[in-house]
Amino acid sequence: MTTVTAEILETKDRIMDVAERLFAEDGFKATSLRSITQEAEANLAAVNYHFGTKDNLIIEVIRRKLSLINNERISRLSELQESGTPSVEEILDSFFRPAFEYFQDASQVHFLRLLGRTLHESGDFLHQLMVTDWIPLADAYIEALSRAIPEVSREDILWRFHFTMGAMIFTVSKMDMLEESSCGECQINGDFEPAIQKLIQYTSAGFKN
Amino acid sequence: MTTVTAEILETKDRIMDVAERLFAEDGFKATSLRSITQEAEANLAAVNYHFGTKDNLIIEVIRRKLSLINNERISRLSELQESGTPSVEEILDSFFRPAFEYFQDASQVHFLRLLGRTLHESGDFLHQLMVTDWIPLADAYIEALSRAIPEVSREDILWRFHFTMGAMIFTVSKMDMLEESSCGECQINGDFEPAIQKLIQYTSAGFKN
DNA sequence: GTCTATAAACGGATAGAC
DNA sequence: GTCTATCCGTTTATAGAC
Repeated sequence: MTTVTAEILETKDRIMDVAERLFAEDGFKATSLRSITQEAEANLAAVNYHFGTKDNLIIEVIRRKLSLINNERISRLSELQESGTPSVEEILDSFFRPAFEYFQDASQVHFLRLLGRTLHESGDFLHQLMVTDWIPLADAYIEALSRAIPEVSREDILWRFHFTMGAMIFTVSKMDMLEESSCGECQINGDFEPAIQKLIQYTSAGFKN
Repeated sequence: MTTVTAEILETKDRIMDVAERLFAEDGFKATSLRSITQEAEANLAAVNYHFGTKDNLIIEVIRRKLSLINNERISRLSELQESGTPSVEEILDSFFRPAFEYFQDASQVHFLRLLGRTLHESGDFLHQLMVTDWIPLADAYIEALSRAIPEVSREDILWRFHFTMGAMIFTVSKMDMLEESSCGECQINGDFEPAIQKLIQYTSAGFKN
C-alpha cells in the first residue's frame, strides 16, 4: 500500500466508487473495466490486481454497502422485538428506512439503483449474494411478520413480502420515473420521509387486509 | 419473402422469438447477435437485414407483444367503464390479468421477464418505449382509479400506482425467486389464478386504506 | 433474402518491468 | 502497487457474391 494523503482515496476505493456508479447507470455487462479505470484514474491492470475478476468486483461493490444496510435492519428489528411484539408498520419501517437513508447522501443513489438492477439480472454472482446476504434476512422478517399478524397464513405472508419487495425496489430505484411520469406532481427533492410514510401505509394495508 | 410452408416460421419471426428468450435470460447487452442467429438457425447478417441494428431488434421484440397486452388492458378497462364506475379490484384485474394470461402459454414467460428487466435498465430505447407505449396507458388507469376512490388525493394515487407497478413487475418476472426462497411453500405450477387474486387483494387494500 | 468473408473495434485477463 | 504492452477471443456491422 502506497503512502497517500488523507484526502486522496486509495486506488481500490476509487475503482469501487466509480464501478458502483457505472454499473448502476449502464448495467454490469455493458460497463467495461476500461471505462471504470479511466474514470477512476487507475490502471486497467489494477482491477485484476485488487479484485481478480470483474465478477468479484461487483460482488465486493454490492457487499460493501448492502451489508451496512442489512446489519442496520437486523439491529433495528431486534431492538423492536426486545420490547414486545412490534406492529406491521414498525417492522416495515425497520426494513425500508435503512435503505432510504442512503438517499440522504446523494452519492448513494447509484447504489440503490444498482441493487434494483442486479435483482432483476441473472448471473452467477446474484445467486451467491442471495444465499449469503438475502435469505437469512428475509427469514427474520417473515418470522416477525408472522407474529404481528398471526391471522394471516404463512403462505400469504410469503406472497405479500414478495409484493412488498417489488414495491420497495421499484420505488427506490425508479423514483426518477415517478417524478417524470407524474409530470412533477410527485416531487421528492431530497426529502424521503413522505415516500417512506406512503410506502409503509400502502404495504402495511396490503399485509393486514 | 421466400416461399415457406405454413409450419415453418419466417426467419424474421424465428429471430424475434429467440431474441426474446435470450434477452430475458441473459440481458440485452450480454446477449450477442451471434448466439441469437445460431439458435434461430439464421444467418448473422439477417439481423441487420431485417432490423438494422441490435437496438431496433429489442424495440421490435418488446413492441410486438407489449402492444397486445396493453390493447387488451385498454379494451377491458373501457368495457368496465361502460357499465358504471368500476371498483378498484375490477380496475386492477383488468391491468394485471392481460399480463398474467401470457403465463398460461409457457413460451411467453420469457417476455414478461424481459419486460421486468428492461424497465430496470436505462438505455435510449427504454425512454422511447415509455413515452409512446406506457404514459398513455398509465394516464387512463390513473383516471379510472381517481373515480373509484375519490377520497384519495391524486398525488397518493400516483404514488400507489407506482408501488403497484413495482409489485406486479417483481411478481411476474421473479416468480422463480419466490418459489425458491419460500422453499416450495409458494407453488405456482402453471396456475396463475391464485397469484392474480393475491396480488389484487394486496394492492387494492393498499389503494383504499 | 440469404450467404461467406471480413472489417474494425472492444472485451477481459495476464506477463513482466519497475 | 502500478505501469506498459500484449494475448486472444468476441462483438457489431458491412460488403459483395449468389
